[in-house]
Amino acid sequence: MTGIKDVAERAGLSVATVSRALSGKGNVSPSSRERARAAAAELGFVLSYHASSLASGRSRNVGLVVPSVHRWFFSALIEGVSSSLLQAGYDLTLYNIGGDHEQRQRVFSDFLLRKRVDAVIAVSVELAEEEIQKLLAVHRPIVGIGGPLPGASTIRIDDSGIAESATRHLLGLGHTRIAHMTGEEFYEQDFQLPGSRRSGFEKAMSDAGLPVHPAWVVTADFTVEGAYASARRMLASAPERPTAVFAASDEMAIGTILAARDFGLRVPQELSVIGIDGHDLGEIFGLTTIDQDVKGQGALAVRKVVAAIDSNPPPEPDDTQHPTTFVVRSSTAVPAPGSGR
Amino acid sequence: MTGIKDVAERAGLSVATVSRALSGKGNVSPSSRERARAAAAELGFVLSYHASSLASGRSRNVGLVVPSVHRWFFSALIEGVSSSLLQAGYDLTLYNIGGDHEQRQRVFSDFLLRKRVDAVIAVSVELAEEEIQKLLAVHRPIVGIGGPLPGASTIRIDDSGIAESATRHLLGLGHTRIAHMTGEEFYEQDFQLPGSRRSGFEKAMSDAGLPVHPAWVVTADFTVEGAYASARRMLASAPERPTAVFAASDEMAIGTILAARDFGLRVPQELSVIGIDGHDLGEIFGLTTIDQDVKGQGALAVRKVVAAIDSNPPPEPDDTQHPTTFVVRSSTAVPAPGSGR
DNA sequence: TATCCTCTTGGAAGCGTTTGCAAATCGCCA
DNA sequence: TGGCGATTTGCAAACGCTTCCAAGAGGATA
Repeated sequence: MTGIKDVAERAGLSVATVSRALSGKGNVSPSSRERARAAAAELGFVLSYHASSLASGRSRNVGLVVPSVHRWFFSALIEGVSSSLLQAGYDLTLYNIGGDHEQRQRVFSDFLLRKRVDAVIAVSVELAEEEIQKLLAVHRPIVGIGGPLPGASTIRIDDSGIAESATRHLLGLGHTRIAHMTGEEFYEQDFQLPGSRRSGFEKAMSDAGLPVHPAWVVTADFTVEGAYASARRMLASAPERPTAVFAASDEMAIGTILAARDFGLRVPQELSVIGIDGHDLGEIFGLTTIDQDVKGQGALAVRKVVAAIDSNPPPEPDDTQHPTTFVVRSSTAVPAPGSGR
Repeated sequence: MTGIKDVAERAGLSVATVSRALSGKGNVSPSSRERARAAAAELGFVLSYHASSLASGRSRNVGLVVPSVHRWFFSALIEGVSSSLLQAGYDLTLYNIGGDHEQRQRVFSDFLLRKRVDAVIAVSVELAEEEIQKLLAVHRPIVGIGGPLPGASTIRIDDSGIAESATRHLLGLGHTRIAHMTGEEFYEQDFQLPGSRRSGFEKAMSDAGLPVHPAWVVTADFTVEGAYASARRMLASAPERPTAVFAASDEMAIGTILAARDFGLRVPQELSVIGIDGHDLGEIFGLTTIDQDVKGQGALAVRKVVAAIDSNPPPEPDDTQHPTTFVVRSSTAVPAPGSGR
């Protein structure tokens, strides 16, 4: 193993100077810098990660905690975060705590706290205030996406607001028989999200003086498959069918469209469907949706943690509301006369 | 920051004994072990990751290199690998080198070689023999999935064999007008995979004495959207339509089914579709496919690297062929008389 | 009881960097 | 040419563990 010593020797410099030259910190004359670089290159030398981290206290490594990598939202976010981090010269350590509660605990006690990461991005994961404080206490900035984190910075979208405008879009088209597919509440994740979207839906409905039909508020697990099953159940009872469905995610909207097709219901003529997300498949399903720019959220999260990492004192926690875009495609339309009757 | 010293002091033991007690290595009397544990717990002490790594040379960290997290195959694999690693007490560092060639280089020079990981799992990423040797030289086991890695252990499926049997399945149903949707060759990734599956297809066709119609061998980018566009083009020319499509991935099979529906072609009556993968959405599309047990492959990869990490001398590289399962659903059937004419 | 072996324990030397501090060097102005 | 401030450089002390080595303790055997 060639170490920095070998480089120093070869370059005719001291270890300290080589370290400064390679890291770019501190003053080094251009000629020394060049000699150090050259020697390192010739020897194929690369700094030892652990030694640097131990000595400097910085890992150039950010932990990303997600409850799933499989659902679209999370995989899109991982894409966004990973490419931004790579740009910034940081590694990404992925903690998929999808499983049980025990796994989640292990991640916290065994992994996150071992000073292995410089910062944490937590997505749709509910953290106890105590856990957050523990991290912040050792100067580990933490940014939350998709839910409030007491005491930490967060990025979120206006869930209730966009749910409201999605519903209003349907109302504006003349729908009155509107269903809502919401998410199931999971243990310690996805916390208020389904609730916020649902309350936006209810608000828009009540503002319009319309009742919320209990049988038309169905739940699914945020996946296409789950929504498909759920939608089939709801759409099976022909006489009492809604003319429009507002799904709390695009995956669920797609599942609903697929279920509708199975029943021979044309979208949008006999059933309008709107989702939230900006899923890549939205285009080919002609899905009207509200795009929440997931990759942008990921990139923003990275900017926040990176800024926080090299800021001293730690910045005040703040709460950023990420903008969304209404994308009107062909899955929503004026209800056909007599449809859903 | 409380260190191991504080724990030692509190437990009335030496630092050395505490280290042994907490790591479980070496002989420690039960009573000392208990005292060490208790003291650590009381102080909320967690070993410093970097210090341990530096001193011991082990990181308990495996690097996973993927070209995308977004495509189904990779996200399923990440799920499998991450949960297995968590079980085994390893961290997962994710390198998504999807982007450009330059990113890929950086991952190699700046990240992987910095001794940051104990082992590497490379998925559908072509590595130069030299790169592999560099890793192996510093005792960093490397396991490849989805393609041969000269000098390293690999896990793969019998691409050409399953392509052949997928095609034979269609032939067996009586199809003769069979199309194949294959993947585009990407720069430095997905290497022979599309080619192998294609050659399996060609072999089955020629064994059956059937010609391969050039217009019916189309390419897409392995995604639903790409396949959808590609399939639309192919299916647009009504008179010269195939009666069956063998897609090299389930995502592409689904894209094909969606395109077929757009043309009012019923699946399987007017178009049979078969894929490869075992995609979660296969069920609701009634997709006939060959399940390659992606999570199982991920778990196996983890077992291999973990075994290799604590084996000395390093094990001989080996090539494991992972089993696959033929799943017959409702997207394939006997061609309707006169269809595709 | 003396001897030998095994199990425990503690001391201390690393592991390979970064960085504070002080010495050396340099350029410039008077 | 002498003096001063700004740069550049090297020494050596961390960083917080792991592990080698030797010494101590405790039994078992003769």
